[in-house]
Amino acid sequence: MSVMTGGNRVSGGERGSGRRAELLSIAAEMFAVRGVAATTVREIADEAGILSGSLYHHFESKEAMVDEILRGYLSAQLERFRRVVEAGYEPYTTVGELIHESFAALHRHRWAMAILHNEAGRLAEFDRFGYIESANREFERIWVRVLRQGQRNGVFRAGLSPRLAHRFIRDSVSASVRWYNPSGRMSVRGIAEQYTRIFRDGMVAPGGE
Amino acid sequence: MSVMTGGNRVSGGERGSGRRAELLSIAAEMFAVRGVAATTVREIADEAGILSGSLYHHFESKEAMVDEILRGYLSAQLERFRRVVEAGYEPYTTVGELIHESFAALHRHRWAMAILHNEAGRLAEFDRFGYIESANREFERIWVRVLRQGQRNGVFRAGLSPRLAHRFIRDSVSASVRWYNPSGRMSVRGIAEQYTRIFRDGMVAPGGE
Amino acid sequence: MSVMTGGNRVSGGERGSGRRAELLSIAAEMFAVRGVAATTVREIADEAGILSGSLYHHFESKEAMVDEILRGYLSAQLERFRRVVEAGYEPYTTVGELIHESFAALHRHRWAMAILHNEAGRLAEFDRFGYIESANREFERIWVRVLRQGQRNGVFRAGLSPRLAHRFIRDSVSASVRWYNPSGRMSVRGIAEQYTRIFRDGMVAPGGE
Amino acid sequence: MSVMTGGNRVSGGERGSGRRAELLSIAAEMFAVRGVAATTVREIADEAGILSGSLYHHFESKEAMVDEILRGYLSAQLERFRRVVEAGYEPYTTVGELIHESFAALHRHRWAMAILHNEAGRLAEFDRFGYIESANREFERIWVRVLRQGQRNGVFRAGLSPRLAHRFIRDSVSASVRWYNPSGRMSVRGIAEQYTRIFRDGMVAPGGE
DNA sequence: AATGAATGAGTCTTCATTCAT
DNA sequence: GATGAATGAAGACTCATTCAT
Repeated sequence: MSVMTGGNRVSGGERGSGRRAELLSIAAEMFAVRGVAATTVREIADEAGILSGSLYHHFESKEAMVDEILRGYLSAQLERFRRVVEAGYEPYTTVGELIHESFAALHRHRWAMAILHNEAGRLAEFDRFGYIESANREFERIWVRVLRQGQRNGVFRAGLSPRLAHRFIRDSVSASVRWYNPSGRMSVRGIAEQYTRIFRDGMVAPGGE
Repeated sequence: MSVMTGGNRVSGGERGSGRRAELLSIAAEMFAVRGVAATTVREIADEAGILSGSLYHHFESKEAMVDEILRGYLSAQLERFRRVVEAGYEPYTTVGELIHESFAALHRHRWAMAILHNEAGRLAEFDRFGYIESANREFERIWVRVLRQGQRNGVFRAGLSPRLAHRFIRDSVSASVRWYNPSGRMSVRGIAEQYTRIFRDGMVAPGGE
Repeated sequence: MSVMTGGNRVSGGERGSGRRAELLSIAAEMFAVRGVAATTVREIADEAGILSGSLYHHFESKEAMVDEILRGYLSAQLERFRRVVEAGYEPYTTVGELIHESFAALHRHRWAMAILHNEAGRLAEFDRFGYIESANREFERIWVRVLRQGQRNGVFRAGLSPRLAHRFIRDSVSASVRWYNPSGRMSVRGIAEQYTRIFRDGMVAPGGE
Repeated sequence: MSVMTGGNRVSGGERGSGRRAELLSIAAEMFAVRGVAATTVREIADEAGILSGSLYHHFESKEAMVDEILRGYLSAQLERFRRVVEAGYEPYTTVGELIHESFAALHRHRWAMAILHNEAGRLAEFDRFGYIESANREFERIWVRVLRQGQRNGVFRAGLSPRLAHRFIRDSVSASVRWYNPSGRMSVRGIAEQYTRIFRDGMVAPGGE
C-alpha cells in the first residue's frame, strides 16, 4: 500500500457538485494546453461563464484546482497498475499490459497526464504536491520489479538497467501526450502496440542485425 | 539547407563581450531549471550581480535571450546530425550514432535542451520561434529517412511506423534532460549505449520470448 | 435625557429569537478579538454553523451587527453612570463608584467594550455611529462634573484639569479590556480598587515624598 | 541588553534614500490615522505621487513598511528609557522622567506610537513582529523595577501592584495619542506634568479626604 | 555599462452582499 | 430560516520594460 490510496476526495466530500467537476474539467484542459502558470484564473472563469472571484466559491485556490486534478489521475492510475501486477501474468505479458494501461490513460486522463508531464518538476517542489513524487516512486517500483523478474527468468536481456529501461518507456509514453491527437488516424491502441513492440522486441528484425 | 543556419551567436559567440555570453549562460540555466516564465528578469540580473534594468543594455528583451539560447543549440545540433548522415554508415550504425549525438548534447547544450523540451510547445506559437518547428521537422526527416532505409534493407522490423519510432526515441532522449545528473554515476555514454540497445534490439533476449 | 435611550435590542433582547442574540454574541467576540474589519461575515457564519448568506436573514449588514452590539453596551452603561450620580454621594465616593461601574462592565459587556476601545475612532466617522461620540460626551460630562465639584469642595487637588483627569482614568480603564483575563487571578473588583487608589490617592505614600 | 538594540536598519543599509524615508513618513501617518488594514497601498502611492507598484521598488511589502516604522520607534524609545534609568535618580524623580519621555515621543514618533497603540494586539501574533512583545516586556521591566524600588524606600504606597500601576500609566499615556492635538493649547509638557501629578500624587488634596 | 526610480498592465485572491430555490 | 451559486469591486503584489542620470 502507499500514498495515493484514498484518492480524489473533493474537499467537502464529493458532494453533488456537477458544477465543481465541470469547472475542474475546464481548468484541466486549459492548464494542459497553456500551462498552469500561463492560465489565469480569469480565463478559466471566462470559459465557465462566471466571474473570476466566483471560482473561489468552489475552490480554495488555483493551486487547489491543480491538486485535485492530479490526485484524481494519479490515484486511479496507480490502482490500475496494481491490478495489472496482481493479475500475475508473465513479465513479458505484464510489460505489454502496463504500456497499454499507460496509453489508455491518454483517453481518461489526458489533461492530467499533460499537466503532470509538463509541470511535475516545478510542482514537486511544493510540499502540497509531495504525493507526485511518491506516486512516481511507486510506478517505478512496479516497473522495475517486473523488468527484473523478466531478466531473472531469462526473458529479458541481461545487462540492461531496469531503472533506465523504466525511464525510457515512461518518458516516451508520457511525452506522447504532447503530440497525441484523439481525432487523428492513429488509435491509442495502435500506438500502444507499436511502442510495446519497439520496447520489448526492438527495432531490429529477428536475425536482422 | 534549412532553417537554422544563421544565428548561433551563443556557442559561436563572436559579438565581443564575454559578458554577453556570461549573462546568457546564467539565464539559460535559470530558464531550464525554473522555467522561462517563472524566471524573472530581476532574478537573472541578481545572479549576474547587476540591476535588472541593466540587462537591457545587452539584450532587447527576455524573449531575445531565450531566442539566442535556442538558436545556438538547434543550429549546432542540426549540423551534427547532418554530418552523421553524410558519413553514409549503415542504418543500424547510423541509429546508434544519432542516439549518441543526441546524448552528447546533454553535455554541450544541457540548458538549451531542457528549455526546448519544457517549453517548445508554448514557444512555437510565436512567430519569432517558428524556427523551432522547422528544426524539429528537419530532425524528423533525418530520423525517418534512416529508419525507413533500414526497413527496406530488412535490418529493421517491418510494420513499425518510422515516424512513431522516431517520436519514441526522440521523446525518451529529450526527456532524459530532466533526470540526467552530470555528476551521477551513469555517464552520458553509458546511458546512450543502453538506450541504443533497448531501442534497436529491444528488451527481449535473443530467443527469449 | 440623551442619546442612547432607545435601542438596546441586545441585552434587552426582546425581538424573539434567541438565535439573534446568539449570533450577535458570536459576532461580538470575534469583532473584539480579531477586529471588525478583519472578521469576515463568513467566519461569523462558520462559527454559527450556517452559511454566510444566511446571516442576512437576521441582520441587514455587518455594520448593523456592530451597531446593535455597541448600542446595547452604551445605553446600559450610561444608565448605570446616571444612577451613580443620582445617588448623590460625595465626589470622593462617586469617583470610586464610577471606576467600579466601569470595571463591572468588563464582565457584562466585555466584547462591546473591546470593540469600542479598538474601533471607536474609525467608526465614529460614519453617521450611523454618531451616537458613539454623543455617549462619550455624556460620559465626560458626568466625570468632569464630579471632579470639578470635588475640587470646589477642596477634596481634590486644585490645578488639575478635570478633563485631562477624566481622560487619564477613562483611557486606563478602557484599555484594560485588552489585557484583562477573566480567569486570571486578579479579580475585576481587585483591579478596580487598585486603580481607584492610584487615581484618587496617588502612588506616593502619605508623607512619602 | 535586549532585542531592539540594532535598531532601524533599512534593508539595503540606510543608503541615501531620502525617498525611502519620505515614503515611510507618508505611510506612517496614513497607517496611524486610518489604520494599517484600512490604508491601501494605492492610497500611499497616490499620496506620494507614484503608482502603487512603484512602492515595491522601495519596500518588500506593506508589512515591511509597518515593520520599519515600528522598529525605529521602539528601539529609539527603549534607548531613552534605558538612559533615564542609568542616570540613577530617585524613584520619585525617575517616574516623572519616564512619563516625560513617554510624552516626548508624542512629538518624535507620533505615528508610530499611534500604530502601535492601535494595532499591537493584531500585529504581535505574527512572528515578524515578535519584537513588539519583547520591547513591551522590557518597558515593563523598567517600570516595575522603579516602582518596586520606590515601594521599598517607602516613597511609594505599599499594597499597590507595580505591574498594575505600570499598566495604568502605560495605557493612559499611549491612549493619549488618540486625542492629543499638537496644535491644541495643551502642550505635551503640560500634559506630562498633569499626568505625573495625578499618577504620583493622586487626585486627592493633601489632607483632603 | 550601469543605476535607481518609475510605469502600467496584469495576477491571484478576498469579501460583503444578493437572490433563486 | 437556510442553501449554494454568483457578483463586483477592491486589494496586495509582480514583473518586463523604460529612461534620465
